[in-house]
Amino acid sequence: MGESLLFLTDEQLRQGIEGMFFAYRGFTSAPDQILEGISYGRAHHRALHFIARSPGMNVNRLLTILGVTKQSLNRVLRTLIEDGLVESRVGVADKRERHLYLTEEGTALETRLSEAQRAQMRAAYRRAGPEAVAGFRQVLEAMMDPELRRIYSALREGGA
Amino acid sequence: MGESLLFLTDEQLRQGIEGMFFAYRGFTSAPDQILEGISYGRAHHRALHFIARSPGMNVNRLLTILGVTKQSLNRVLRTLIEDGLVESRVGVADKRERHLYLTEEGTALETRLSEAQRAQMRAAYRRAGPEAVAGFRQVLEAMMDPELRRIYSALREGGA
DNA sequence: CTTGGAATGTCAACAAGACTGACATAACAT
DNA sequence: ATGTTATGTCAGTCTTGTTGACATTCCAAG
Repeated sequence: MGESLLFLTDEQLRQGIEGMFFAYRGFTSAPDQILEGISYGRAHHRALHFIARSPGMNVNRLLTILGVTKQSLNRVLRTLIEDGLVESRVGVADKRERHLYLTEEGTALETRLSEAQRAQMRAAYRRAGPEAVAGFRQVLEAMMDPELRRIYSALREGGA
Repeated sequence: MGESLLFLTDEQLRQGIEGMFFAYRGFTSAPDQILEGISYGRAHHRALHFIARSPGMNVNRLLTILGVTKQSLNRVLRTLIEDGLVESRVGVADKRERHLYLTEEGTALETRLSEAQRAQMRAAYRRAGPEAVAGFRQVLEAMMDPELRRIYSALREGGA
């Protein structure tokens, strides 16, 4: 326990901060390269990811997950729907709600992006080894603020 | 070894991806709150951080670290210099180069931002425990692409 | 000494992606 | 019938990134 106080020097924390900064660039680079060619950006990728993860999700839930305004999401979603990557179906129980699904084409792009990003993640995980990965995941979860941690856990359970 | 193949299911990788996404939001939220009041953004924070880390660094090196164009950095740097947070000194050996230093005021803001972010990091590290942190750092380093990893290591050595 | 190239700064224009505010519509709930 | 919720949309703004063009300064090689 004395150790857990000792080892948290400012220098160690600073390295963690810089580590997050540099690693996040590596984390996004593979899908970014794919997105460069087509006329979509990271925002589109994020929307596709979470729609793929929880098909039939309504707009409000996606807004909460992404943490952006509805105007911001709507711009992205509109282009994806217009381009036939996402389908928006009126809710059955509540007709005000729109439920979001990937079309075949949307699934194809999401798979491409996802595979590139997973390949990058897989390589990092392999290099670091299973024990490091377990620790990595623990710290990531500890870094989230409570609401996002709940969303994260819900995705894990519901998205299987 | 069989284990290190087995445990990397797509679902595990997906959780790692979502973990990075959600954790990065937690990672930036504390300094973002401070920045809200004043007229600076994350780009200013990043510049201040790395100038504080390696005082006297020239512009080109900072460009490489941040991975943006000189025009983009210059806009940020100009406001910081105008506002008296950063000082730009002409190089001694090579007078084309500008070496960057924080002023007293710049140091004050950087310290404020840095302390907020370190507090957040410290809390996460404490929750996860020392072993998890070691693994976390290993995975982060494995996620960087080689050039950034070199920069990251150079900072660790030079910035003590 | 002249010339080429490197390091830096600056102007202009633009794009993505976030924001706020205001307003419209449809549908649920009371 | 009325208020609230879920969604969409229009208009305008901000930050942060981009490209392209050009000027200045200065080192270094001929």
